[in-house]
Amino acid sequence: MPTIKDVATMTGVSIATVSRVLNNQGGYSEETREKIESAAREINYYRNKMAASLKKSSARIIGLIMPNAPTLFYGDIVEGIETVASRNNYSVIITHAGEDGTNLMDCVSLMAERRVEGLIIASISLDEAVENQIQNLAFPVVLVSTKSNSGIPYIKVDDQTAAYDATTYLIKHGHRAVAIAGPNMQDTIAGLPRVAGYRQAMLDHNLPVESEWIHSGTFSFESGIEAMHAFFRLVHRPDAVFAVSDDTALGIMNTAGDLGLRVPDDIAVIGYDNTRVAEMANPALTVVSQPFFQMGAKAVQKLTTAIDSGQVIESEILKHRIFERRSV
Amino acid sequence: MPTIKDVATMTGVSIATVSRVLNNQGGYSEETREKIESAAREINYYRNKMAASLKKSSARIIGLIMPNAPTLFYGDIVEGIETVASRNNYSVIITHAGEDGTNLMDCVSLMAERRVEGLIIASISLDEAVENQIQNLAFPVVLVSTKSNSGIPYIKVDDQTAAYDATTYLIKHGHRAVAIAGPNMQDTIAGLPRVAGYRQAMLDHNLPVESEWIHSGTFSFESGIEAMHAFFRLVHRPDAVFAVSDDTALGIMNTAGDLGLRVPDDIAVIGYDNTRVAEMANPALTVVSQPFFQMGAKAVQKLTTAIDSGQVIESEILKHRIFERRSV
DNA sequence: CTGAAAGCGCTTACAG
DNA sequence: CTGAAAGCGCTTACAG
Repeated sequence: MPTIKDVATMTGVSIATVSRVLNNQGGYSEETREKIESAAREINYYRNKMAASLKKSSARIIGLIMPNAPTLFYGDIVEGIETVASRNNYSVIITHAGEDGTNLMDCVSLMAERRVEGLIIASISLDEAVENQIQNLAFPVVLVSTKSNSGIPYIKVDDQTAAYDATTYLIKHGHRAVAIAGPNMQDTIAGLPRVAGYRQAMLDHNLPVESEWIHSGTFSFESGIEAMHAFFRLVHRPDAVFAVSDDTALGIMNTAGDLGLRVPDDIAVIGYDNTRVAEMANPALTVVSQPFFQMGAKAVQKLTTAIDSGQVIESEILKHRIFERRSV
Repeated sequence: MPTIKDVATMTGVSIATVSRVLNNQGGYSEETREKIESAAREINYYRNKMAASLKKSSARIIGLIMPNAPTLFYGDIVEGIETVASRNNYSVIITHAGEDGTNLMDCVSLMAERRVEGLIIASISLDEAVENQIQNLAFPVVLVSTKSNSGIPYIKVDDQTAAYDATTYLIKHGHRAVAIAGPNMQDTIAGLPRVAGYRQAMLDHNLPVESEWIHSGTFSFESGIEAMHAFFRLVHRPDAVFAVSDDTALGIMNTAGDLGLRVPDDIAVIGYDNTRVAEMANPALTVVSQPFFQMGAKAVQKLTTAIDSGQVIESEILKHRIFERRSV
């Protein structure tokens, strides 16, 4: 590939001058500028940002580590991140940490070796070793749609309150036998808090919770199917379900239909996430929404501010919101 | 950040030796190795890959340019790419080219400046200027889920044949009044060929096509809704619809339901893509599938082969496949 | 307005 | 087994 030296030789100036015009630094004649620019174009010269980065000790790269689990909101997070990043002249380098973040330490190391100036880890829960590794990094890190107790800043929705609001919404619409479907009880970030929010809402409205109404799972479509079958068999059948994800909600709705139940007349359903399937469901799914795009965007904003100022990043709870559609 | 020099000073050896042990090159005493590794660990040293890349003129980075339109298969393509890339010790740097690739030239330039060793452009149609730019690049480029007539290699499904097969599938299941919904007639890559495939299938089975049966759109959910309403008003109403995307198919199905039509009894629907909504639809959606993950994976394989061998990349048509579910 | 030179952090022949 | 030195392609004081 042509280098700055090639265009310098072609035009008979020094590489310093070439560098200056390529970077619009001013302090050269119009004539020189034109000569250099046309030479660069002629030989198809692209400047080497790696070399510049090395010299400037600033690569303007942000790292993004995603989980392998293919989720429907994957694209939204990435787009939020990339949009704000590129607006600030950062590139984003993306990697996957394996099924349950098994590969996370290696990913973080790779990012450090690539000299990212900031790092985003999305939807992966950290173990102590990684937390430790992260604490010792020389660049800012922010978690998105996950959290940690070790002081690493995060951006997420308040799962417990969101679950509380979702459950309350069902109660306010006249439902008393409200069930919850799909939470992974091993998951202390997205699983347990949503169950706690659900319980609290029931408690605050003096509604009893039957243990069969809490049907755990893996946030999946299949979890919804299983849960609905289980609910259907119950003597005291729930008349509303808070599904811990849109996928789970779809599983509930489809199975309810197969079982001859109408949504929302026989059983109301509220989902969680507000992925694109929510509006495409039939009936359209009422949900608690997580602002995925915004989470990504905000993460980059915080990162760039931290990079520029050297200040520490504050965690932030983003507002969830209920989108009313037709499933309740 | 600590540099190789720091660990050299700490251990009293030269940076050459440090470099050797860090790269497992052999040719040093066990004792030296241990000294160096523990020193590196102690000061939290990560080697600077940018510097190494500059020296070696090889960054081991693959560029990925995606469209801004948020699609449900976004994640699958990215995962396919990232999986194979990281397996080969490549990192991937991702960027978005704006709504209809408006920003594409800048993206390509950026990738060149970042010194990617290979570039993937997904689902964006190229204009002549970009095609030209790409021809002059010093690294291999491959298109995914899109194509170009200028000789740039691509990986995609044969849209026309896939559409032909989808339509034929409906015909074989006893339908004669088959409509098509959602194609963008300006789109010569995914729009027109699917209409052509549809027409050919009808022709080959001696079935007339009424002009109202071809309802164009934008591949969207809304396009499906509109199309179904239009079909419903027809005197000669279609009894089956080939929807040019899963989203469109969902729009058809939901609207059919709202209109009192049963799927598949009153109207059969086949989708296109096989995104995750297909299995979550009710009834589950029969589709022609595009292997998105595989497209991404294959793109990287071709790229790495080309990088290593210097050989030119051959285009490849990937096999589509019909997934039978319950909507036909 | 322009150039010579140092240096960013590495790798790698070459020499011993 | 180890080190001195050149060089990857830039940027940027410094000097004129």
